[in-house]
Amino acid sequence: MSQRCKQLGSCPFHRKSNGLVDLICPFSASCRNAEFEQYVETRTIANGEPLFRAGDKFKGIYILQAGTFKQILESCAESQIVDFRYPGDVLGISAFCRGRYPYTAQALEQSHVCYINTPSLEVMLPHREIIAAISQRLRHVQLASVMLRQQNAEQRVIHFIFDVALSLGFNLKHKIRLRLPMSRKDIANYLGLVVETVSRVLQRLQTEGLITAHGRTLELLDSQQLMRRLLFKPEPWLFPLE
Amino acid sequence: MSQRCKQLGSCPFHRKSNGLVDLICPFSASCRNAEFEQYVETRTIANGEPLFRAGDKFKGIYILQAGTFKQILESCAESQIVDFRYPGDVLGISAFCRGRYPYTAQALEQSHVCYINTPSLEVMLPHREIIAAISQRLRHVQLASVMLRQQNAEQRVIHFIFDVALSLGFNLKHKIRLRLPMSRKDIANYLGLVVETVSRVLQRLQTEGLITAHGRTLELLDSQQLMRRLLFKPEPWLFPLE
DNA sequence: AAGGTAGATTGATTTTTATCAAGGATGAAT
DNA sequence: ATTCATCCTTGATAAAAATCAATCTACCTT
Repeated sequence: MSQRCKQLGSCPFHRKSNGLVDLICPFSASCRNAEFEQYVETRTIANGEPLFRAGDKFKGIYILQAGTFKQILESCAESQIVDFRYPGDVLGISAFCRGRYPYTAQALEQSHVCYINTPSLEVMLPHREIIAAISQRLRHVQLASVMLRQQNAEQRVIHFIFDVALSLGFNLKHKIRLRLPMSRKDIANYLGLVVETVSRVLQRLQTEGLITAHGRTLELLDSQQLMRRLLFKPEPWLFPLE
Repeated sequence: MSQRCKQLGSCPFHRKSNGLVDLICPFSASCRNAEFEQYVETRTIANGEPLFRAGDKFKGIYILQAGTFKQILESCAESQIVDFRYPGDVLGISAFCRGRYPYTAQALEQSHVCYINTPSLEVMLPHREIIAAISQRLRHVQLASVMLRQQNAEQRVIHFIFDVALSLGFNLKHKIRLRLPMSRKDIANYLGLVVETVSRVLQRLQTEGLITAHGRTLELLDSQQLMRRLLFKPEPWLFPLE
């Protein structure tokens, strides 16, 4: 497998090192396993459009090449955001066991995905990269789950900010300036809070000089200080910080 | 693969239908895939003892044959319960991608597990049953995550009761009487509440005639009514009720 | 059976977060 | 540039859950 992407350091798939992408990296043909070349098919999804809908028959998985998605649980009085997905993430894998996508995946901006249909997936299935990718995802979701239910409003928001930054490939050791792809309403829904609370927390963190927040533009001024407010001591094998 | 377990209806592994167990069902030799016979090695874990500890090197996975475990995130000021695992569940799989168990798994009663070491696991890896099992687990964790962070105290407790009952193999269509394997403190920790709140919610549900609760003994008198208090309409492909 | 201990319940009070209400900023379309 | 609609912020009040404090209970040991 070619090293071009890794050398460039610009490929979100290799940054996430979820193994799977060494098989089917949609970023650069030169780093794909030749065996799987034929399975790479890219698609563009417009802002607000669904990639798949809750209840749809399983038609394969997607690797997010560029853009952001939110996954929504529809079978609620008011729909609930399950998670956000970023470049390098695999979407749709949790539909594998029951034949239907459990959530709707909706683009938060114009996005590009790499589609792998079921026959192609069958071919890739025996490769350990697939299991490694799901295993990694499971771990990430479990950790987020603990953090989101056992921390207070401020901690949830801080954890969320770190999660976005890391998912977008930033290194927490440096000062970070990023644009949030989602609205405050979406953030609040995801965190199990209301918009007002999210707004107030961000305001307070700003007053304390830990961040700046102008609309969707966010700057992390003191990641160390922010980190200390969280519930947990991040072990490197648990929560990699870069 | 033999149908004995399925016919008996008594095998928790087939009840959970996570595929994986058709390969290595530790319950009955007659339903194991002969190819994997050699990999079944059972262990007994005493009440309160760890199966593995957070940070331990990955040494394989375990299938829980009988008993209950809690998984604990240790790298916190106060340790946080990530989840509870019941007969038929697979433990340790989320260590696969990084070579270390992220949580400590501690027995809540004397328990029996089936150990599958790494060489054995390697042999089984290409089988789709493994992926199906992880995929199923991922879905379960994601759903629980949404429920636990976006519901209020009462809804969390009700969701928890259903989760325990279903995980222990009860059918919600019937009246259920069960013994909770964990303390109120553990329940509260898992749900992100305090013991007093859990106690009060259970008391209120009892007053309203929906359950009875004497210590760890629990009866569900009206599952329909309880279900209606939850945030979501359970779609069969999302949250199977039996 | 008695005593001790951790677990569980109940009540009073404080803290946190949601709700309600009103402005202010932002961005897309004209 | 203006308008409209949505998003975001801010303040006042209400509701939910945590905290503090005091029993009560069940189970384990002796």
